[in-house]
Amino acid sequence: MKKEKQLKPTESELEILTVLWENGDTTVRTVHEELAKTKDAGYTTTLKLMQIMHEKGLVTRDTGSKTHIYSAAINKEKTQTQIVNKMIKNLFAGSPTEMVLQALGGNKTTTEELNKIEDLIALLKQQKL
Amino acid sequence: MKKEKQLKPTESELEILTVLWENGDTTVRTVHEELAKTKDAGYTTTLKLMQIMHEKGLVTRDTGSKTHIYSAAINKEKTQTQIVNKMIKNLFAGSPTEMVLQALGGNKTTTEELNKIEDLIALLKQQKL
DNA sequence: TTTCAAATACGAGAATAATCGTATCATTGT
DNA sequence: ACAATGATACGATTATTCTCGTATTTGAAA
Repeated sequence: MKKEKQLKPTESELEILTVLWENGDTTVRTVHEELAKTKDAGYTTTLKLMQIMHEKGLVTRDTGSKTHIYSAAINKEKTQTQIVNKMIKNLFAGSPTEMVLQALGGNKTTTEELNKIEDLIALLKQQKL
Repeated sequence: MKKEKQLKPTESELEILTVLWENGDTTVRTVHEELAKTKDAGYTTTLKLMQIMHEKGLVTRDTGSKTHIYSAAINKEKTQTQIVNKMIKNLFAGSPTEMVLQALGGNKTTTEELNKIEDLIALLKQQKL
């Protein structure tokens, strides 16, 4: 059995990972411009962060050509689960339901999305029988 | 109109606030012992954190007697919403649904709780008509 | 009032994150 | 070959969070 210690990305690292997960493997420049939409920091700051992430093993990169291509090295779903669970524990006293209610109540969600959630709930109920 | 800048508690501060929200106003000692169940840090560390939180305005305290009584000074729901929204933005690319699916999928939830969520969804749908 | 245990105050260091300036290197076009 | 452009490397600084040791204060019991 391999013991893979789960790395815990910081806030900023999470933003970068999310860009990589959503947009696919790409350059520092692209990531930076994506982040720049909602945040403001210099290009070299993003670069440095991504270099540190590389050292930590959070991303891999292809240095074949001058402009390096970065890829997320940790699993999206695993990471999401880990962080969500921690938040449920820390902030919602262990109740997933509380968090879900909070998330749905505080956001505008389309009917379509609500349907998706209902489907999941139905499935979960099914499994309980 | 008053401009109340929303304070952003750190990880540790959140744990303390959660204890105060759940257990009600109480002493440093109690908070510390609560935290000690899942975490390990010295008593003075907890004390110092709570003092800092007091400076920041995250908690208030009654210093009437020797042993001070602390109270959360920020609203539980507001804080939860703020943090959840940020996480949705940072980690789920803005999709609340994705987070909900993750939270429900990765946790064992009772039928009763699932019903509560369904009720909320029904209500939200209702409001859209 | 003296003593003692438990609480607070506070300084200061360790650890971690984030920021950016500057140097260097690669590629392309002249 | 050389300059210009844009990319990476990297040191160093600042900011923030977390931690804890020690001094002081408080209140109650002897």
